[in-house]
Amino acid sequence: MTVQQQARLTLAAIAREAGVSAPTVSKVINGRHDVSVETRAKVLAVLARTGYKSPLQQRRTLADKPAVEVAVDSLDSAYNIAVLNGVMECAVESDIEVLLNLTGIQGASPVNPEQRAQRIVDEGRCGMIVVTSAFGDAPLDAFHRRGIPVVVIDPLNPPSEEVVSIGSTDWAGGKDATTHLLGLGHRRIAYLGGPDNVECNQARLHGYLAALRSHGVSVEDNYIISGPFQTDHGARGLDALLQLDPPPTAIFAGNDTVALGVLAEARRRNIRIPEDLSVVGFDGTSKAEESVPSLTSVAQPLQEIGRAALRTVLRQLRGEVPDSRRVELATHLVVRESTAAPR
Amino acid sequence: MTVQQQARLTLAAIAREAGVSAPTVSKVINGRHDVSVETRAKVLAVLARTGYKSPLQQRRTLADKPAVEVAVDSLDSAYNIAVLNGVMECAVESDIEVLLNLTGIQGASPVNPEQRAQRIVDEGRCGMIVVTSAFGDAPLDAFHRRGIPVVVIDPLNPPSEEVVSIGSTDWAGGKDATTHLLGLGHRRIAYLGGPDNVECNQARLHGYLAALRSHGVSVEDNYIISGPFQTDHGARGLDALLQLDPPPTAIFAGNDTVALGVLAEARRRNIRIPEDLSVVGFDGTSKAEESVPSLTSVAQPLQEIGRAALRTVLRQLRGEVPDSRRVELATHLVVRESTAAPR
DNA sequence: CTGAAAGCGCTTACAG
DNA sequence: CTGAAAGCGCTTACAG
Repeated sequence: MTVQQQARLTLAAIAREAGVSAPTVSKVINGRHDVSVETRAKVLAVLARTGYKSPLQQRRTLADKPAVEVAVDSLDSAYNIAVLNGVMECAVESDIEVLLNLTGIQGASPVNPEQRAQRIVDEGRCGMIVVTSAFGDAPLDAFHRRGIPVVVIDPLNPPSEEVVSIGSTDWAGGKDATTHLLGLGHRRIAYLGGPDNVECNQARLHGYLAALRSHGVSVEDNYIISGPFQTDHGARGLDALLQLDPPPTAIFAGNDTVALGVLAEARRRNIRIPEDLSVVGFDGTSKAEESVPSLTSVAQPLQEIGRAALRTVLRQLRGEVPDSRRVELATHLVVRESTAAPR
Repeated sequence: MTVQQQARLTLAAIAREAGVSAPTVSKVINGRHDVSVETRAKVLAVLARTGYKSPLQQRRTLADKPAVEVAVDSLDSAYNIAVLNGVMECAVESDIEVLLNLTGIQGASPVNPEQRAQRIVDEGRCGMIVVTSAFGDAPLDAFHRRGIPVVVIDPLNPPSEEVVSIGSTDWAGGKDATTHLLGLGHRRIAYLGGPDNVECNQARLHGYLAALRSHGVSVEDNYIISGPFQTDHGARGLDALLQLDPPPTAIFAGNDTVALGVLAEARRRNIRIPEDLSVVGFDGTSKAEESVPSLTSVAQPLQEIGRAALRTVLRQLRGEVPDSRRVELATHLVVRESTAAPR
């Protein structure tokens, strides 16, 4: 007895199943008018039930993995790389293609968001992950209107209602970092933060303030310095803080990049870390691990954030409504060499 | 006289044009093996000239920007990131989409190269850049047979004749690094290299040997150690070299990663760099610049290599025959803190 | 390795 | 409206 091979689902098979001829099925599929209402209904029912796909469609679904676009401003950032890695991991598991869009490249034609969104629809892409602030609210709206899921990771500004954003527990992380320093015995702790108007920075600052207050440590206004999330800002910030009387014995930096700027400047000045000064960073990028001395840092689960972003896009595609417009994953403090008790 | 309607571009038309049968054209398009090299070339030429598209492709290209796939084994590599950056820059200028394929991800389904190549054709993608050794020769051949331009960057093994590869002047770079150390007065110089069988490593080693010979310095066999391009290998290599009598006063490492392993191990042993030991790396990644002490390294123009890779793909698409199957861009030595005269 | 012939799946033209 | 027949474009199986 021959094992009946699973017959391929052809138009002819549909015709047989529906009790009509192949040409009739063809007409239904192609939206022709010369088919009676009853016949059409019968055929459509069989098509739906069997999930028939034309050869073209068959090849397409074999060939056309769904694709998601990831917009990142630059690859010169351990933060971005870690997030991208997480997205890629999830993409591999879910069999999704990833299109990389480097928004920060010099000479990149200014993105017309309407066109871009339209193109993404036309090409059958299924979503967009933004790991940068390069897209403001208006562009994101262009996607939203077309029903393309968009997830923003750690947006610099609070995104519009429509967009799902993923980030970390910045407030708790700021509190943890500061509590760690307080626990070591520090009382003169500076916050060398990021840009004033950036959400995550504000949350970290307020976590810092909360920790100080709950330990009854008074907050010195001139111990709080804001600026760009850049190495230079760390170096200049250390310079400014050292001029104070008394100077801080510990610095909580708004992110690892700033903290590494502090370490570099301290080295130039022969300030020993952690003996003379404790430093804590934020992000927990690979740079924190690799620096000398290695950097105590509030680690964000960056890889997991990337994975969660793609998972959220896929969930939205399935029509699920996200529980929340904002997801925050837990940070955790990683203590390394750059912090110790004050002398 | 009837105006001859512009005949639709069918496979049969291509066959007529190329002077072969339709089945033969079909075979070429589908990457079958049973076509002679000459016939394949003839057909591919006609396909390229006429811009034939399969029915599937005809549907697709309406909305699609051309897209290139970039295969990288991992993002945890400053080398890969720099190359990817270069590719992205060129992609932005040329208005090309980039699909990122992380070949090294755990659980990635083992790539079936035939399927993958077919998919790329079906989706109207225009080429492939491989920044990793994840694809051996056989897979690359699957692309070649379909006339998809493939460019391999710094292949671990010499790629087949058909594939264009881009790399650096590894031999000259190895010679430069060694000459630099010789110029500082070192005579006991070790080569702590990469895997024996890897082309670029062999070239660097031979550049090292050439420099030593031309300075009349005899080569000590036990000063030459090979191993993986990893930090650990640098640490273990330093350990082994220090047991020698006499130990080297300088180490030329096969790449920056290995060199950083040497620096880390030296730090653990309180060996001062460069006072007690000079170290030179290879690649000139950002890690070389950021390490403490900063690392003298033979810089590859990684960004430019990435750009050149995409430019080469685009040129092949235009039907231009590359001048050479192998392009080497010039390295240059960047002297930093990790090298000095021996004591 | 090549291509005539057969085949596949869908579509079109048209007789009923 | 319907479907037998012819046709289209591509692919497969196989003889040479």
